Amino acid sequence: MGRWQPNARGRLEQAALDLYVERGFAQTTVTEIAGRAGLTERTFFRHFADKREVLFSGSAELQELLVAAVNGAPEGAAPIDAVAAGLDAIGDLMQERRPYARRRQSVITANTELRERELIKLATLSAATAEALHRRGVAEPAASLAAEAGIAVFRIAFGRWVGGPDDKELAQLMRESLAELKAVAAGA
Amino acid sequence: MGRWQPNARGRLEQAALDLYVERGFAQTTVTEIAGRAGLTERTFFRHFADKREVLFSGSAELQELLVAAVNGAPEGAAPIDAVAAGLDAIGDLMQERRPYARRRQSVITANTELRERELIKLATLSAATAEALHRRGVAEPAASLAAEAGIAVFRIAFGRWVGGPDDKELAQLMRESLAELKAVAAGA
DNA sequence: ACGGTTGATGGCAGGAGCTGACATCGTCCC
DNA sequence: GGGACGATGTCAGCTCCTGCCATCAACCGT
Repeated sequence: MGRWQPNARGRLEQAALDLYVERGFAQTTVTEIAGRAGLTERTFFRHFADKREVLFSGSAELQELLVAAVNGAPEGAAPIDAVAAGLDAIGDLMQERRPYARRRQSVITANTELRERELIKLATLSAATAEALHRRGVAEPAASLAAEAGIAVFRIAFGRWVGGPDDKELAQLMRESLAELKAVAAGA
Repeated sequence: MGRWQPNARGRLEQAALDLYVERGFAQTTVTEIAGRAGLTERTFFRHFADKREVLFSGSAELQELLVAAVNGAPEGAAPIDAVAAGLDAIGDLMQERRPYARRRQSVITANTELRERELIKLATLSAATAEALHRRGVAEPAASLAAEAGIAVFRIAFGRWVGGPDDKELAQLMRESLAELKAVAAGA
């Protein structure tokens, strides 16, 4: 067997989430997280850029899924429909991880610094979506606006999903929210 | 005359922006900012919660203006039109301060931490707008979606205004972007 | 006029986040 | 068998930020 226990990164993520839930983000030190994972503070910072980033390792995967779904939309589909396809894809993924998502989100919502980080991750998703639309031939500012609108729909629907009853599916909530956005934009 | 020079807060803001422009946000220490303003680091942190906040003192004023304009929209106006009225109001205000806005934005765009802070300020604007709509009788999630859509329009238009030629007015860019968003939402 | 209160500031100690430089030591490859 | 490699540890140090107490002019009530 190896010199080190496997999956140091995953152990750090697990320890961090547990501690953030137990005593709060601000009341947890990086040294404590590393200690629980059997590592040192210095090693934590080799795996994660800072104390917040440890909660956001999944956003890269989410982005790939979203972009792939936008790319995979029918060639003639309207931009907003390509975005909707992306939302469906990430909705299905997150639905499978609902307990984890709730736990994680309770930590993020409770701390302003973490909400800041979450917002910039969403902004990154939006930018990636806009770029994907652009490659589909959608001009600016339509591409960016469609992407921003899609992320807004995600944000609203996700909030309702996390805080709402278990039988509401995220993808369904997103479809409803998108329909609502369309109505609002039309001047309803 | 008083024991202290007047407008300590304003001097700190001026010194901070100047230094952030000159050598960058990360390369500037709070001690340097305070020193240039004739104060100490400790006093800086009495006026601003952290090193980033010194660039965002205007957001409260912006929010008041936005909410007031939403409140002042005709009673029968559709949510999206009430939001548009708010965008017009802040557009006019910012138009008067374009040189300052460019300078400030160049600093923010160059630093991730500052972009995070900017995003949460915009999210706060969105939440305040949603609440104003709610008081007008707009139900959820329509209120939040209209607010998010409005802030998305602001975001896109602002980016084009800051980076574009001088003769393009922000309010005009926002009207164009809003029209584009409506087209996109309709499936164009 | 005098004394107490208030309010903005300074000084200092200290914790926590984060980084650079160097050491350690299994593993892998030739 | 030896050297390169890679993940981790150790340590020093800077900066951000906070708590606590001191200072001192302005103001206020008597």
